[in-house]
Amino acid sequence: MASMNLNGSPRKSLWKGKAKATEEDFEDLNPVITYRHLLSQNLGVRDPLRVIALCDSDAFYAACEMNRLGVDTDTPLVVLQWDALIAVNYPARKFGISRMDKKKDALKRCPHLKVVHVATYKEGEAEPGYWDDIDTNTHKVSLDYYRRESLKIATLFKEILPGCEVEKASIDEAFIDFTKPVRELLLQRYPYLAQVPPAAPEEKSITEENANDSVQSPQKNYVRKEGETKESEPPATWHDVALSIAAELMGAAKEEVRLKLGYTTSAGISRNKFLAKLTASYKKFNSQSILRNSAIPKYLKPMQFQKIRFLGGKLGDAIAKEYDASTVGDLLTISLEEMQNKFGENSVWIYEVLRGIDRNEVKDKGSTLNKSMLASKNLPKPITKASEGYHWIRVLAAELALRLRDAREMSPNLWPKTLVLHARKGYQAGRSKQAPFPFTRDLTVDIIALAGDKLWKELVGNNTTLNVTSVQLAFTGIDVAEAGQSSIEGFLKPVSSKKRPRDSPEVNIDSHHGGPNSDKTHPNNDNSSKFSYICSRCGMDIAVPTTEDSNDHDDIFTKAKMEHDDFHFAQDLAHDSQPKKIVATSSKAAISESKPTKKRKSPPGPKGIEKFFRK
DNA sequence: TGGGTGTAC
DNA sequence: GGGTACACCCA
Repeated sequence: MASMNLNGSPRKSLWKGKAKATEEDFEDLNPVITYRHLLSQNLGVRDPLRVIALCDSDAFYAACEMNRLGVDTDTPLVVLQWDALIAVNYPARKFGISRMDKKKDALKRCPHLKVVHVATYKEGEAEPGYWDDIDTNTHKVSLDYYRRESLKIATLFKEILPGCEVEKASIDEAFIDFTKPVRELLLQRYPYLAQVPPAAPEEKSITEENANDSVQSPQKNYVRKEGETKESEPPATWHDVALSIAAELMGAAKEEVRLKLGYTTSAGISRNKFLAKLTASYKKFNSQSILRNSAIPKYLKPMQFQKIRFLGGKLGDAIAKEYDASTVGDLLTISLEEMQNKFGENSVWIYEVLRGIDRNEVKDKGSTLNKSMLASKNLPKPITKASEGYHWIRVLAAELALRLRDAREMSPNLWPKTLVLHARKGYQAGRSKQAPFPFTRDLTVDIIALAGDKLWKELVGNNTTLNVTSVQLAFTGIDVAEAGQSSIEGFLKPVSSKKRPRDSPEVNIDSHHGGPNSDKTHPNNDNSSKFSYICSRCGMDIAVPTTEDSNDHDDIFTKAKMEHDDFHFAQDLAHDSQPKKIVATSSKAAISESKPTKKRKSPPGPKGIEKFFRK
């Protein structure tokens, strides 16, 4: 198709003035691989041998419940949230059950269907659990179990696949960049590739004849399903060999996950993220598909472009409408300039994606875990009394306390920098209020709920007819507080006691009584020799008995000091109506001067989609 | 920083 | 459709 121009260079108009890169940018689908490419380590997103996978857990929530309950793999099972199915496993799908069904209809189709309701927090219980009397008026769902299982899978991938970047993309998906280990294996298996022919310049290309001669069995199809073959395919390229090696590694990792953790997965392997994702959906359930470069144009052209990641929403709709188009092929005649008139900054990304190009990186977000933590509840019947609002804030606060505590087992110094409360009244769009959240080691429900209550007052005030239909409480800006970040190094010293009081009453969502200071035990009730300090705010003598181990003693002392400080913090929250002032007068004030973070990161998707719509 | 939007699973 | 998570935008 002349109009496709997949290997042409529209980039001349795109990047005018950037003559240098001209040669490389649009040779993507059929790159000439040179010794320089093969032997250099850091070609990044321009690497012609780049290989990316997307691995997706099959019917993840359902699989989690099957594992938890230890049922047979062929048991039809669905996961319920209130009255709706949120996951349907593959055995159940055989009965024609879909996510859109209601519990009733599902049972009609399959009377012996196993129906599991997601875990919920229940009034009076400290932890989420599986109960018989599910009531949306009093319970709140908990997805914690799934989050934990999800983390196990991602962790296992990282273990099994050294040298790969692993990006957890959602609760049930991860992108994996195989480029580095694949290159190593390639050189290992075809050692002659590592030797640049003496007479040859680095830029000499490795011919495809070489590839054909040396590769045992590269892919036989454009998109290969297991066991499927097709005749008359184009010759294998070195990129095909790379895909094939990645497929081996991915297959081994998938099997490991299945055996060790009991989850089947479906993977897609291709040259970039969006294609890997698309390819993974080609065939589901314990399968793996590969998309070769040579197959991309034919694969993409008939594709509904709204299936492409980030084109599934309003932007995709707007494009469909603007050009009266539905497939990728329909859009290939639109010039970049034309698109830019309508869609501005997004256009380059869109234009490239339509041609099989996506330069977004697979980045390991593993170190920073989640940057936010949200607990939310839609109210089945709108609440009308402030007291009900406080009740739900307390429930949400309890969940956040629990979850942050869990997260701190991995990184003890995790610090949520702000607390945000959202509330929606009736039909209106939700409103939110937020406030800085000081560093507190002793993160109790009381402290969070108190801060939440303040936000609630700002948000809904003492409106008598409040009619609130949804409440959300969130920590945002979660990060590790580094020692150099503040003058509170003392707070960041490792706390000696590692035990996690999960069943402590403080996380019980019903513990309404007991103010912020009611559970504070001041550790100066011993009369042996003491380390002590006088609190500058209240003059209290904080002291702990010395122990044999001076290090240990130091820790205990530090902890006692922190707890005392937390006490003041809670008091401030309770009595002061000016949050700014609290922070300023609190002994933790120093920590709010966060160091300037100048992280300029490239967005995973089209940049500034929203901007376009705002306009 | 505070408040809001869009997208996706 | 509910419960999350995240990046980005504007003031």
